[in-house]
Amino acid sequence: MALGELERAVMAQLWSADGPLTVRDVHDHLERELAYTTVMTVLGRLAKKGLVRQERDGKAYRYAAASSREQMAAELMIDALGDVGEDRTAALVAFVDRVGPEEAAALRRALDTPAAPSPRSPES
Amino acid sequence: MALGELERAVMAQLWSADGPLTVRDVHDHLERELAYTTVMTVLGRLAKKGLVRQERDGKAYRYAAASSREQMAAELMIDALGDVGEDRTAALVAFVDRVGPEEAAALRRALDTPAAPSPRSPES
DNA sequence: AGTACCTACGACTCAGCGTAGTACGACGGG
DNA sequence: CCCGTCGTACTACGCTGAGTCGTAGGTACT
Repeated sequence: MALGELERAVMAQLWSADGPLTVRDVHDHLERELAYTTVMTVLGRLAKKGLVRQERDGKAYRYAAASSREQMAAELMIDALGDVGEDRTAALVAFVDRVGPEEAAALRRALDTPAAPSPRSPES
Repeated sequence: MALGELERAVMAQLWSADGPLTVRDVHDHLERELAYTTVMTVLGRLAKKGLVRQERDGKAYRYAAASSREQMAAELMIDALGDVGEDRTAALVAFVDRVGPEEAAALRRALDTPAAPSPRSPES
């Protein structure tokens, strides 16, 4: 599920916002000067892809990112890892090999954290 | 750098092969029945993207993946991680949270490996 | 009524991928 | 010496997705 440039920009807006945004909010906060309807179309497409949720607010809609930036990044990483069928180990080795010391430390901490109470695991 | 379906299939062929393959090799080993020139076009495009190297072998070319499947997967993971500007930590936490126990163990091992002598760091 | 704002929907352009045809050079068997 | 075989180079066409809007038609406030 690859995003385009504008789609990423819009997602960035939604992520950096406090709450759900209207089309106008996003439109006004964007750097580029775009037609109002352009932003609407993009938000609609993102909604169709399930990346943003839209909730009514009077006559208008408000849009919010379906998951956090970090969750989405993690998802992408999982996908990339899944691409290599066998031997994920080698891929992970290559990964930590390229990651900086900061990230390595963060990884260690994350691994040591005993099953972080993920808000996304109501199964079980 | 997103790959299409056929491009992925061709890369899979190259990765699972022992050495460099000719267009005919790839064409014959592919499941789908495609025109010879189709495979050639795809290999050409992959070469243009730098994903495969082509080396002369008499009148014909032989194609080999530029980097291993694992390296490429690691690259994609790095990219995904880079997408989240700040707070990579949270992304990494979410990542290890979604990764299976096998992969977690592999990650631990990889982190404990004392700076694997990467063949890709002739700088310095 | 008129204005302002919103959504729904269609349309157009451009790039990338899947797919292949055609043109053309090298080579080996009659 | 000519022809079919094999390989490359180049071109092309349809499809899909993303970027970009325009227009039509509601609703609400003045």
